[in-house]
Amino acid sequence: MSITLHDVARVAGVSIKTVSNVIHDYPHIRPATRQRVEEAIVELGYTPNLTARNLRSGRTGAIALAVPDLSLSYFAELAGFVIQEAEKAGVVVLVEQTGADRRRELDLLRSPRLKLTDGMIFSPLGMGQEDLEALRVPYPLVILGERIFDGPVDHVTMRNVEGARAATEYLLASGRRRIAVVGAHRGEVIGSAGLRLRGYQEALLDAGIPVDETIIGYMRDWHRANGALAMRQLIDSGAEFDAVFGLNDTLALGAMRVLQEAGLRVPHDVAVIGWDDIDEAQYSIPSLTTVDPGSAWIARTAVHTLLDRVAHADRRDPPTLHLSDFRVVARESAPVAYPTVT
Amino acid sequence: MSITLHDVARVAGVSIKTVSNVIHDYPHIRPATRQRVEEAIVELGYTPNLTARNLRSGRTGAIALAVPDLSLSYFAELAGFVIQEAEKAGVVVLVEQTGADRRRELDLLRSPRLKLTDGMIFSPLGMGQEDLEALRVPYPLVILGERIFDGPVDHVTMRNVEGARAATEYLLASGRRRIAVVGAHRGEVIGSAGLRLRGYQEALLDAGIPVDETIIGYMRDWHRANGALAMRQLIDSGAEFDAVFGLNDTLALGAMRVLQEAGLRVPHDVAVIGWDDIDEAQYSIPSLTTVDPGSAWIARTAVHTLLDRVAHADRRDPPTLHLSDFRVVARESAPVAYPTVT
DNA sequence: GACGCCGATTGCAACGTTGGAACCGGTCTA
DNA sequence: TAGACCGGTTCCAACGTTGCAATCGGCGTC
Repeated sequence: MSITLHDVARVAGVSIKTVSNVIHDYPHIRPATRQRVEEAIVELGYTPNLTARNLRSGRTGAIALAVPDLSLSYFAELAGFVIQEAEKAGVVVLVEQTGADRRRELDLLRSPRLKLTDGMIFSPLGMGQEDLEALRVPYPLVILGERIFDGPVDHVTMRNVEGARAATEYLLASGRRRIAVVGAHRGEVIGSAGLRLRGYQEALLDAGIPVDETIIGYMRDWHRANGALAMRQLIDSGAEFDAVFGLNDTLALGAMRVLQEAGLRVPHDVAVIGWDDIDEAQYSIPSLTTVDPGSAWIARTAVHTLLDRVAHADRRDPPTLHLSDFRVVARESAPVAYPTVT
Repeated sequence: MSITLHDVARVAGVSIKTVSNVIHDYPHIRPATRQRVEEAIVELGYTPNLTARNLRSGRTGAIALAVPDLSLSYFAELAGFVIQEAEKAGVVVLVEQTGADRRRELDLLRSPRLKLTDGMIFSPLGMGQEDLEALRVPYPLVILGERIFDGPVDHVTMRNVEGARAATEYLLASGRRRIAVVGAHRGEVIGSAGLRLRGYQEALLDAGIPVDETIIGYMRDWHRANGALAMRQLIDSGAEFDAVFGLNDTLALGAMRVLQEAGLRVPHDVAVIGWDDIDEAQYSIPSLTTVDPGSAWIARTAVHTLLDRVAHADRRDPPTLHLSDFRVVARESAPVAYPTVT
């Protein structure tokens, strides 16, 4: 049905191998022959069959990217970065959604569908440290995020503790003293929530401020609705606070909405800081102060780390850990300095 | 390196074809043989090499999805729907970003990278009616959106004119009379902007209200910053209006922010309606009244239409056009009825 | 003038799979 | 008892490509 090497060879009057050689810039070809072949290629509109090429070479030129859900802005933006970076490297990206479901994540790791790819960048959200062995897979794998540490594979992630500490210190420096949290996970030690909460606690303790459990809002899923819900619960509880640390932007934006509905002025009465620096954070009202955890760098590094593994599959280099730099992005919801009461 | 049919056959003591038959549930196999083969498969952890299978069958089990940019919420959500639907059909999705650039869109249509897929769902944003011939490609193609009509391929899109008319009528019914527009494209006749503007104009004319060019804000790219920019220009121009129709949610949200900054109350002074019903529209302050154009249905229909073409590549059925149903979703930014002045 | 070398090209096998034909022993039917 | 039929299995070719070895004529070298 479609044009193959044989067709080109027939038209050019050479063997298929010569055509293959021309395509691969094999040096010893007479200019006349090369030209005839090239003309035939153009004339027929030949493009190589990548499937066949892959079968021979064992490579597919595609990588998989598994994220919880593209409707979560953070992951959509991350996927965008990954695709962009992969394109530069001439590689194509196959996107899978796991729904943050542990079972589906585990299944995906063993899915035969991955045979179409050379390796995977995997951002687990349901699995945890207990599933570490499931990462021992027969293909190159790079994991993102903070659900699993010290696994048998390369890992690219952000400095959660340090970033959260910086976010908290930033609020403290601006004069806030009672900083509520939205989105904590009960009992979690590692994981985004656990680590960011730890950074928050460390900053408070360093400043000599006791950690007050009554202003820590727990919420499993980091959807905006949950940020709103947690905020409402905190307000209804009667607890007092002059700042809110949303463990991600989505939560923070949801929380901010409820604060405003409740008649609390942001940042006047309550300052709000988020985490992720998603696009939207620039445009909310007020715009959201947040921590930019270096997602673009993470995507870039993940792609390169993976492609490096693919290229050197023979080597058995030990797993590496890459940590991005973060940055507190000051915006209106928590300006650098603001009197608590005016 | 990895386990093949041969390995399984050797362990089970049968020919590779028998193993293949077991895998494909060929009925005439002795139970004892089947069991031996199945045990060998489990023992060795065999998974079929999809590349080889694809080479034989000519199918890859993957489809491509080309969107402008995943950082645009609408396309991220659309991609999420497509992936979800494809997964149900046992097909994997390869996502490409075109950056809404005409050149890159045209290149992508002829890219050999597509050889990895059985077909493509393509959402052009840079190409236009003049590029209709470029859609004549040698693989199944389904296009989305309103940049190109009556092309040589299947097309799934929304009812832009009718939806925009409904949005405008909704604002009129709630008592608004001077409805500004944000995001129009100068001189565009088809395309999302052109069609939605037409629906807007039709509704006004039907209501006996003249179309006032001074309250139509033109803006090429539908980013939030541009919604904000267009709104600021309208305000600065001194034009009067009591409602804003953002030609998509992102524009509307950007516009809403500027309105509030300028001290105009939404919906009290100015009602705002958007288009797309992205997730975020539910959570803005105030929540955004918008038109749900049926994106989930579009994704579902696009996937099925494409897979249908793939399955029946032999048939030469004429191109089809599928139009989704829309729905005005009433929220706070433009309640069903609201006095213009109180 | 035999030898080796070099440039240019070709032929063959293989990647892992599947479809179809072929085979083979047994049972049913005429 | 020959022939048809059937269930169960095997064999072979093919999908389109590339790596390796082989080929072949001409040329330079000793």
